Order: sequence, then C-alpha cells, then structure tokens
Amino acid sequence: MAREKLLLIDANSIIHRAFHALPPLQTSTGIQTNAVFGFANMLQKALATVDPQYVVVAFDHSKVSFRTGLYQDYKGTRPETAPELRPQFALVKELVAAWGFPLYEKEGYEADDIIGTLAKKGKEAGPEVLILTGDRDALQLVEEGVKVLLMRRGTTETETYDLRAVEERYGIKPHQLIDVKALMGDPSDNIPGVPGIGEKTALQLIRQYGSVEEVLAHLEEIKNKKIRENLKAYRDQVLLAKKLATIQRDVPVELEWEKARRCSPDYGAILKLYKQLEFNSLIKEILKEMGEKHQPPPQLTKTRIEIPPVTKLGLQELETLVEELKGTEVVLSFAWETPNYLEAPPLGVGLSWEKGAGAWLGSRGEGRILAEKLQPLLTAEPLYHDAKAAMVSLRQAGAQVGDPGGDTMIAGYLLNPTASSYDLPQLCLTHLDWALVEEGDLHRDLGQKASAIRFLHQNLLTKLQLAGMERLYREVELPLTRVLGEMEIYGVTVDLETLEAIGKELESQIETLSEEIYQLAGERFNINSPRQLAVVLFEKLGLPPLKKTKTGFSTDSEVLEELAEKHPIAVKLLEYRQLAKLKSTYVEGIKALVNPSTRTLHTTFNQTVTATGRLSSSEPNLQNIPIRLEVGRQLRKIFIPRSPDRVLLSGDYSQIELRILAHLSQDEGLIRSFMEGEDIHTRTAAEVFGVPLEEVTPLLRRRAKAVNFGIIYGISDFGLSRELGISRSEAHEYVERYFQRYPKVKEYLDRVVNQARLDGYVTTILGRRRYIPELFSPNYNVRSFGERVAMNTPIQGSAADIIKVAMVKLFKRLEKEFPEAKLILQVHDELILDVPQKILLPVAEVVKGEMEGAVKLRVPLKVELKWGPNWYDMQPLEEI
DNA sequence: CAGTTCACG
DNA sequence: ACGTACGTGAACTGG
Repeated sequence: MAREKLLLIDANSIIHRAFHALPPLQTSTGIQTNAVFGFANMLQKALATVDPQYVVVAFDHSKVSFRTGLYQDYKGTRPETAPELRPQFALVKELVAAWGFPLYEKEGYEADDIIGTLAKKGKEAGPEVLILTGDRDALQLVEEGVKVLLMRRGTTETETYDLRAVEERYGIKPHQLIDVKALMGDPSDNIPGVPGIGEKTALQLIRQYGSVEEVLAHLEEIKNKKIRENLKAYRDQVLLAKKLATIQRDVPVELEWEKARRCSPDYGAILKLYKQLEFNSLIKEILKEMGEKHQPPPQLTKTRIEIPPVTKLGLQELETLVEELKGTEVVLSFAWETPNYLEAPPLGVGLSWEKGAGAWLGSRGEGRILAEKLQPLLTAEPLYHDAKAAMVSLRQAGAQVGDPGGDTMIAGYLLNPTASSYDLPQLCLTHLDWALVEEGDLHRDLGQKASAIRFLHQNLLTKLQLAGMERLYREVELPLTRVLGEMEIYGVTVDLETLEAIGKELESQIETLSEEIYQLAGERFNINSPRQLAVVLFEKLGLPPLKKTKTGFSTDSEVLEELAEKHPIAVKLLEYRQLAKLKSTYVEGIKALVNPSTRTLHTTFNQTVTATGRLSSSEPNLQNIPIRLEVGRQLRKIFIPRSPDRVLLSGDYSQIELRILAHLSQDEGLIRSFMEGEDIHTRTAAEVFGVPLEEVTPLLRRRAKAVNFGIIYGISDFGLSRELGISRSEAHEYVERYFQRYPKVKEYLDRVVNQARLDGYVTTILGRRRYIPELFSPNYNVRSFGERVAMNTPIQGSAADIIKVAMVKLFKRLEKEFPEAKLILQVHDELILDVPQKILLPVAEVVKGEMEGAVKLRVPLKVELKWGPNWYDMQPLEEI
C-alpha cells in the first residue's frame, strides 16, 4: 500500500493570502467572502490532488505570540485586521468543522509553529507530511518526507516544494532559509534586515558560510566593506531575527490521529454554508464529488474466482449426486426449452456444490424426468439466480418446490434497485469484477453458471449483511419469490365471451368516432399519430397550441380538455383516445395472452424492476386495469374466479402511505387522526383551510387530498398548482399551512433529505435502500428530482415492504389452513384472491388479519375487504 | 428505439 | 436561473 499522507493546513496564511490576492467578492447581501472562498477553493483542490488520509487545520491563537515577547514590535507594522476580514475567520472555522477536520490553536504560538511541530510528529509516526500554506517561510520545514504546497497567485494553484525543489530554487538546505531571512529581514513581520543585504546577498552568504553564526564568525573575510560593517553593527539584531524567523517545532500539542483521520464530511453543512455564501462553482464541485462517492454498491475485497471443472453427468450420476448433496448448500442453474419460463420445461441443470460442479443436459420432453431427479434438492433451500423462473418451470414439470436458500438476482436488486440489469454476467462483473463468458459448451456453461452463482452469492450476502438487509432478503424477498411463482402459475380466469362482447362494442363506437373526427377535421388521417393530429389541430383548424413536447406540440388529454371549449373535435378525440386505449391495450392485448384451453391469464410479477421495492406486472400488466372511469371499469367484468363455486376476494390497505408518513414522522396530529379513524382528507382540509370538520366541502376535500398526495410525492408548489389548477402562490400557501398544522411532517421530510445527502441513499422501514445520485447533480432540476425521490421512496417503499410481508405471511397460512384459497393478484396496496365461496368468511378473516398485522406501526393499519363474482361487481364484506 | 400518450397505485 | 409532482407497462408512430 502507498504511504499514508497527512495534510497540515496553515489556515491563517491561506486566509490572509486569499484576502489580498482576490477581488473583494461579496454575496448579494453584501457580506465579503473572498478569504473564505479562497480557503474553500484551496482546500477542495488540495484534497482532490493530495487525497490525504489525515488532515488537520491550524490557526493563530491571537496576534500575540512568544515572538512578541522576544521583540515587541514583531509584526508591529501590520495594520489592524480589516473589518471585512475578521468575520471571515469564523466562517472558515465553520467550514473546517463541516469537513470534520480537527482545528488546532495554541496560546502563545502561531499557526506555523503548530504546523512545524505536527509535521515533525507526523513524519516520525510514518505518514508522508504535506503542508498547505500561503507563507513562503514554511519552506524551512521541508525535509525528507515533508513537502510544502505553497499557494501561488490566485487560490487554486500550488507549487510543491520537496527537498530537491528547495535546493534547486535557493541553492541551500531548507532550514538555512531561516538564516537568509535573518539577514534580509521581513518587512511583513516587521523584522528589520541588515541594510544593504537583500535576498541575493543573503543567499550568497549562507551558501558560502552555512549559517548566520558562521557568517558573523568570518566577518573579516567579507570583501564588501559596507556589508561587513553593517553585519558587525547589526549582529545582535540578526541573531534575534533568526530566533523570530525560526518556526517552533516543540509546541506542546499532540497529534490526535483518530480525529485527524479523514471521514465523510457533513456535506449538508458544507452545502448550506456554500449556499449562504453563494459559492456556486464550489457547490458544483462538491455535488460532483458526492455523486462520485455515492455510487452503489461498495466493492468488497476481491474474491478469488476459481471455477472448478464441470463434470458431465448422466441421468444415473445425477441421481447419485443429488443423494450425496442432500443437506449441503447446492446451487442450481437451468437451461430451458424456450425463453418464457412459464411454459418452458427445464432442459438441463447445472449444479455447484462445496467442492465441484456438474451438469446434466437432456433433450426436449425430458423436463419431467429432470424435475423428478432434482426433487430432493428442491425442498432443501437451493441457491438460484432468478429462483422464481426456476421454481415455476420445475413446478410445471411436476416438482414440488420449497423456498429458495438464495437468489443472486434478488440480492443484486436489493443492493441497488436502480441498476439497469441483474443478469448473471452483469452481476459478476459489477460485484466480482469478473467476466462470466458462455463458451457454447452447454454442459460447461451450465456448471460454470452454477459456480458463478455460488461465488456471487457469497459476495452479495456479505454486502447485504453490511447494509442491514439480510432479514429483508431472507424473510421477505426470498419467500416472496415462491408466492409470486404460485400466483403466476395459478393465473387469473378470463370470461372470454364478455371480453369479446366488450371488444365488439368498443369497435363500433371507435368506428363512429373516427368518422366524426374525419368529418370535423375535413380529412382522413391517422388519429393515433400525435404528429398528424397536431397538424390537423394546430395548422388546419388553427387551434392554439397550448403545450410543447420535445418534438412538437402536445396533443395530450390535458391539452384536448382545454381545446374542448373551442372546438367539438377535441371532445371526440378524447373519447376516441379513451376507447382506442381500452380496445388495443386491454381487449386485444389481453385476448392475445389468454391461454384458450384453460381461459387463464398468467402475468409475470417482476420483483427486480422498481426503484422503490414495489412489484411490477407484465405480459399482461394486471396492475393497471381500468377503474377510474366507468367505461374502462367495465373491463373488470372479464376477470372471474376459476369456477362457479368460487368468488373473488380483495383486501385493500386504506391510506397506507399516509399511515406510513404518520409513523415515520411521528406527527401527533396525523397519528391522532388515524387513531380516531377520521377521514384523513377531510381532516387535512379542516386543518389546512381552517374550517370545522363538518364544514369541509367536497371541493376543499379534493384540494386537501391533492395536498396529501403532494406531500407523499415530495412536495412542490408547482406540481400542486398544476394538479389543482390554482396559482403557484396559492399552492405554496396550502403547503405552508399544511406544514404549520403538521410540523413534524415538515421536520421529517427535511430530515430524510438531509440524511440522504449524507448517506447517498434512503431506506424504508425494513431497511430497503435506494441510492439517489441525483441529489448530487449540478443540475437544479435533477437535484430537485432527487430530493422528491428522497421524500417519496421511504413512504412508497415501506408500503411495498408491508404488503410483501403480508403476502408471505398470508401465503403460508393459506397453504396450511386453506390450500384451496389462492392469491392471484397484487396491485400495490391490494391483494386479490380466488376463493371457494364456502370458505369465504374464514379466509377473509385471515386475509384481514395478516394484512393488518404484517408490521406494527405507530398507527393501525386498516384493510377493507370486498368480494364478488368478478372484479367489477365487488361488494364490501362487513361481517368481519 | 425513442417519444408520446395513457392505464393503474 | 431553473421548470417538476412519486412509481410502473403497453400501444402506437416514425425515424
């Protein structure tokens, strides 16, 4: 390892230097900041270039030092500290504190004496010492292992002096610079020199004789009469000057290494100070640094990757091996007949165990044989990459599966839920710095993959432990893979006749609307093309373009709604869009994905997609089935239970995100409101608009609801004003009043953002993390986005945590107590089950109990149950 | 393959 | 000086 570095900073000299070298920079409020700016700038540059492990900062204690005792006129010519400079010292100290560097001052000594002493101690302790200063006098401290970084003109550049550089520049040893200064004096310190001796003569004398003492001892040798006479006359003064010029190296101070060790600075405090002082360029640099620093995830010490040779297994050997491996930690990797695991039987398996790897590769149609042979391992918590895919495939091939013992895909996701991919080679590259390459030899590749999963899992698990996410991983996400797999397998039954009827109806309406639109437009065009539509609306019909997109004028529903007052075509377009969406996305889209023989639909629940921890659903997305508008809502009629003796049952968390906000913020008002079972939006309206509960009108409630949403999304007055169609200042007032009524919410949101700036990430109640590099963007918009994400993610993510816990607990109970009741869908705050009507009530009780009892918060969780013959006709189930 | 639009929580 | 509400997936257009 390279030698550690100790950076010693002479704050006084840098501040003075900056104060005089820089123009009198001011903030808009008239505070002069040039010295602080210079110091801050210098500090950041030095930290970046030196990258020291230890840093300390030294200040003069006061103008009085031991030197004043030796010579009362020491620094006597210095004017009083300028009034513009004095307050800047305090600011620099504040900045030093924010960086977390220890600050040294000592009565009776100047900063450079402290530096001289610490340099000596530091060097003796081992590290290389670097002194950052604005004072050339510090060059006397240079020696082997001690360098000086001397500020040059301006405040960003330094000149580095090591032993050789000093000798080259002056032709003498560094400590001899004291003698030179003793001879020539220093007007800035009011140390008089010998008349007639300037830098050149002084240097030449010291080069020749080595020290002032030697010069004085050999006066007779000096040819120049005037110099000789003056040296004789000023002898005492020269000796005093030497004492004054000598930096003390035995100041009674100790170097406290632990305090000096560089740690993560309080970026929040630094940014706050910079903002206050309007150091925009420095803010940018800090943000950049923070961004670089907070790239997830941390690299662990490199694992040695040694992939064992892969044994090619026959069916008999596979069986024997499985027997042998029972009870040990086994990794399984798979090859499938087709890419879609839901209907793809397994084709081959790779196994990795403690001491080796092997693979069996079958041919098409042998999936069931493979599943059977592997059976003993499948209930013994094997490790996978994408356990759900493997388990679903194996289940379809007739196997029984238990919970996985590990899943590298899930682990990778938890470590960084915003990564772009979690495929095995990518994870190996990111976490092991190892390129996993398939070579085309199917046996070898399968075995190698299993081995790779083993190495990777060990690495990822350690990281999860370090990040405090092991329980989330083992107790929530891993068992959830099986829950989701079973949901996917069971699927949702579709009423194809109703679907067909809805499709027909939509088609004829769309046809009519198209004709009407062409009539109104005066031409036929592709209504689905926003570009063609924009031409019709804004060129042909001359309607006002209200909003722009990246590529042209917007024709979205917001615009069309505005235009509806001006032209009937807008209304038709809105209707057309609505129906066309329903037809193509829901009718056609779903029709294409229904298995015609079973009339079932099998979505995929993605567990490694969202940044917040939510699930997503695809092919088809069953989490965005229409409900808000009646036409669309009708589509829910197509989702029915598996058979006529069954019903659908749903459990819906009521206001889960606001309850989480109450829990996290511990705001008394919000907590009380939930404790007393109030309508939260009505209560918010009463508080924000200052009216009694019973006088809250629907309009006020609607606005309060939008405010509550705004809070959850990471409030911005702009967003709220747009949502409600009110002015920004009015929106701002709502927010202000909200925070007045719910002060702890405000404190919480501020806290969460500040903590995120420090850590680089936010967490949920179960410790799920999301890194937010956007917080450190130099771009205001990106940064603001980061702040909203920091506020929203703990809330949305905690809600995701809770429903996941509920799903795992509920699944286990149903498996045991009501195996005929099936979880079929999750829609973020809602679970939908397909249940035999006979056991509806007891199952509903379990659903409610497990959902409400998933976690314990400072407010109760409330679940509303509904049931019905399809997903449209759902009625409240109140008996429970 | 990006951009636009719109369905959901 | 800046210009946004948070999180998704799918269909469609048009380079």
